[in-house]
Amino acid sequence: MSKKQKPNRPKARLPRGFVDREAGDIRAVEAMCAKIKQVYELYGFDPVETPLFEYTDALGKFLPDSDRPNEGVFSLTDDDDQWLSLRYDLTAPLARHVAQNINDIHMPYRTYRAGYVFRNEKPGPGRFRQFMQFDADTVGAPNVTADAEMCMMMADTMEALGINRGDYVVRVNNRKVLDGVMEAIGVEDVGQKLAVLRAIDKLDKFGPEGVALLLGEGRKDESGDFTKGAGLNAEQTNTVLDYVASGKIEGNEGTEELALIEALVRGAGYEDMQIRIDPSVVRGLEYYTGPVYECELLFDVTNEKGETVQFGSVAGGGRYDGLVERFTGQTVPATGFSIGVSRLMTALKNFGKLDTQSVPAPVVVCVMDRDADSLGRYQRMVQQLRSAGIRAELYQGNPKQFGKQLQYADRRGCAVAVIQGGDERAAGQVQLKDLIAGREAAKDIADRADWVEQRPAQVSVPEADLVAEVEKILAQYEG
RNA sequence: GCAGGCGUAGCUCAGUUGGUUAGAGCGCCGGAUUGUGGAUCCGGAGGUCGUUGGUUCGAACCCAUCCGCCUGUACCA
Repeated sequence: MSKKQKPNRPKARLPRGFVDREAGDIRAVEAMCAKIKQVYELYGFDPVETPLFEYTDALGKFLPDSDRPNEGVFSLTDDDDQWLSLRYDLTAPLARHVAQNINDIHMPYRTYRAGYVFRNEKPGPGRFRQFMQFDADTVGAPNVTADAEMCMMMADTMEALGINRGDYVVRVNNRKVLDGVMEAIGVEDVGQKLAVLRAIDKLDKFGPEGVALLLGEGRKDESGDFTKGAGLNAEQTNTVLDYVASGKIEGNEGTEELALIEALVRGAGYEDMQIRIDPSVVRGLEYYTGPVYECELLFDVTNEKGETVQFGSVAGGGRYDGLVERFTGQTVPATGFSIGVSRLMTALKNFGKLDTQSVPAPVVVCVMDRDADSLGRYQRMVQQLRSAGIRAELYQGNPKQFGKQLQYADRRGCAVAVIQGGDERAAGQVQLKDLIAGREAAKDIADRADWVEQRPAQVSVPEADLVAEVEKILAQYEG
């Protein structure tokens, strides 16, 4: 067949912004989620799960129109022509769930859940169109005691994940305080308000000078592209910068709430290095109604390319008193936060706080003789090992070339290969090959004949002692 | 979205002013070796040179286009 006439096969490829996950990452995420869950359960939260799809209008903000039905979210029409969307966070579906079951749910409703969410937008390094969030919310709790509790739970979660005190900080602000700032500078236009809030949010990225530019005319980035500013005058800009520097704005409700949150967390024993008031925290712009909080990692991590990366915020949330009201018309105050699981996992992995190799590779029982009796014996050995709680498998590849079996075991990182040919069987023995020790011993062997002859790190043991002898070898490599 | 950079084998990259059949290292597969991983030696597979169109006698190379990746920025529920 000529090359030009190759059948037109589909290309094996992933949609942009999506990834496959492999064993190490999956186990690491599961371990992380187990720790997070433990904290939430301890705080008295219960799980709830909602589907990946919702009716688009239930998700709220992004209603598809005929021109751009998938702007921001992935949407499609059901066979009854109703718009469905993949959820883009876990909060809107929770609000829908609560509104739908409001007569059966006992408030305050304390709940957590983890799952994938989807965003139809430009992906970047560490930023995907499908990623995992882990949320906790208290619904039907009007007081800032609930917000303070969320902050404490965030801090506890970070420490449960092995992040040391001082390597993270929960920063708290209040949307009402920011509203007070708007009032003080006389900004009423919604668009301009948002521009000012976004500028404040950039404090840790660009510093006060950068924020000043964004509050005023605008700022030019490293590529020479220009970002238009909020258009404040010098006096307004200074008022905002003063606020950001001092955190003070003449007394309003928000300031009092923040003071109360601070008193609550200090009373519970949390230090300033764990939870702290920070005037530059902004979070979701048209969403939160009161306290807002986020958790930032403070350590530098080195990525695969050897570059230093600041991870910044890995969790965030706040009070959203209006979300359930969208459905029911009655105000149901709620507060909660979301952990970016995938992102946090990447940070922990690069920081060396994540063990991605916690599961040892299995013991491989090799196939020497291929008659039914022998295969049955090999399978029995595998079962004996499994019964003793040892991961074990029969070699399932083509057994004709014995060397391939050891190569397979070696490449998988197995510690032990079990070998029994006719000679061993006649003597009631099995050979146990310690592949890890063998690799060491092989360093001094240059000649293949010697290599084969010596059979490094291989012992013959009575077949009856198989499990005990394997355990002995494995014990050396534990931990 | 905007600005800039970059697309050659699975990976990292060479590839002359535009000139025959596009190369290397590593990796992969096979053999030396049907009862032993590694090392060594020998052999092999693998490319629409990101796409499509244009300029040219001739394009991996020049131009346009779209797609993808990277950096910055914007948006971020």
